[in-house]
Amino acid sequence: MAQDGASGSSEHNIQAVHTMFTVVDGLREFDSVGVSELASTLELPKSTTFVYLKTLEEAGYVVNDGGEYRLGLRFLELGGSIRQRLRLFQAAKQEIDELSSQVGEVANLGVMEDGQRVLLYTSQPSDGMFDNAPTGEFTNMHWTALGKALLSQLSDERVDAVVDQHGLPSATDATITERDALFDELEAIRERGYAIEDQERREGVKAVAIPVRYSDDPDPVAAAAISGPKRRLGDDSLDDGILEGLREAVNIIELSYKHY
Amino acid sequence: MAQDGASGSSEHNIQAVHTMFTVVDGLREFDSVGVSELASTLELPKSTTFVYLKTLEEAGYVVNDGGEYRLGLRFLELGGSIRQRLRLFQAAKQEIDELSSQVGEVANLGVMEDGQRVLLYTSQPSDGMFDNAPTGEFTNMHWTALGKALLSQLSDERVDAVVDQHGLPSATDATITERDALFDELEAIRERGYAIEDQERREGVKAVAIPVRYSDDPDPVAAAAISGPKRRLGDDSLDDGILEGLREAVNIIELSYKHY
DNA sequence: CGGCTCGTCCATCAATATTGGACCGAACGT
DNA sequence: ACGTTCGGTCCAATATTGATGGACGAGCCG
Repeated sequence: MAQDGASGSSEHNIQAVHTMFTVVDGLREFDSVGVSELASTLELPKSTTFVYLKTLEEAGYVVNDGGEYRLGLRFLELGGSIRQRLRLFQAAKQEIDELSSQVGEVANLGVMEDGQRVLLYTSQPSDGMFDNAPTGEFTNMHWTALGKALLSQLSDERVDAVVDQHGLPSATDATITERDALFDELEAIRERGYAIEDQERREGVKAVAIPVRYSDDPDPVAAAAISGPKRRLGDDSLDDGILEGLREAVNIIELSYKHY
Repeated sequence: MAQDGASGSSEHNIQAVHTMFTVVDGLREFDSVGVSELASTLELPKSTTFVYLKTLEEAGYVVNDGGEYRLGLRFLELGGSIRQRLRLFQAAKQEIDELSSQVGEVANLGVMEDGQRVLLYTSQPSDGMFDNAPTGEFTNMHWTALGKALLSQLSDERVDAVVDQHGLPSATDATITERDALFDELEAIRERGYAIEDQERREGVKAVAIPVRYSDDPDPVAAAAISGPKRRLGDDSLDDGILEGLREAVNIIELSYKHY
């Protein structure tokens, strides 16, 4: 019955797995590290670190280049294959690409997971890049257009749960940091039909997003967005086809999802 | 002294980590599974499976949707951030995109890891898609243009090691399955300056690839490729700019890598 | 309403993760 | 050239903890 969230989670846990992720997270900070340095930054015994590194190496997820260790591309494969299985991705990828080249700005497809916005796919116009967020990026919902478009599809209780879980930290002066203001904003988005992010996450960056309704259940939520420098995304540019292009793309995505 | 490969690897291993990967690999086969079904396909006790699932869930890498479990997007994030840190990727991404839209075919960037070809980035022209290999895909070197371009940069001993490790299985009638034939082919590639894959992996699919030399060491090897249906990649089309475009793109990548 | 299945939980016990310290080769400073 | 240090690798001993059979309760089907 999807009794959500805050239950006990009574330590049914395998320590070694958590330790492994500690090591992996440690490796993420480096291009490549030696055992000793990694061990000291993680505050783990050298022997322990070493054993995990070797285990990960044998599993194929860590590569040893002459004494130094680094995360291997097997994780890229894993992530890629997970995404590949998502019907939403299959239905949307092409459309996002076209949208991006059509409007000449970055186009993104996002979903919610664990109360955060995840960048499922991002497409940059072939001319100038500008944002360059990595695939799979997790970030808070309330300061991105994608995230707000996602939230606008949720019940008030679910929004509350998200806010409880992650809070409303601020990134810029424009970030929404009050729960009430967020609810007002979401209401406005529902009426307006699209979400706007105006320098709420980063100075000079604007974005617009529209929910993608691809399922009858309210469970999986998705949204598509266009983002770019504020100066190129003024109110007039929005009317000049950007919003229209986005709307159209979302329509196509929803359709191709249905009979994919 | 990088005493390569076949050493003992004396079981410095954490079982639980391997078990975890078993569970993860099991999850990859499903969109979403229940504990019992997963346990039985993995031939693991239900309780054991359950504990791992819960652990993975707490770590954020597995998501529980109403009793069923599935791999989360956190792996996508991990893979994405690993790729993002690679200077080669930063230098090449944009160029691969442009190449793809310029020639109207799929453009790929590949590297070698663990004796296999890994798809670091793939870009499809915004019109028709055709191949759709997932990011991060691993496959054998000898039956792809990228792989052969990669191999052509290696010493004979290294090539031997790769063949020893993975063999030369065949995918189609055209696959190179003899070591001698492979060495001849690599020599031809070195002279010609580019590699050709002519239905050696899949019927009807052709590709051309050029090595990307971005480092003075011979350690990291990379290559870029164009691939598409055989009928669109005939000898004449190759001369008609495809090869030239590829060469140019590789040049630019090599340059932008240097002073990135 | 009764029987089955499934997810979750728990207590037991042997297996194994953990860790300090030894070892060894390379790098480095003098 | 030599001694010293540092980093990677290995090993043995112990307590921790991973593994697992079985119990429990809720939902579903007949």
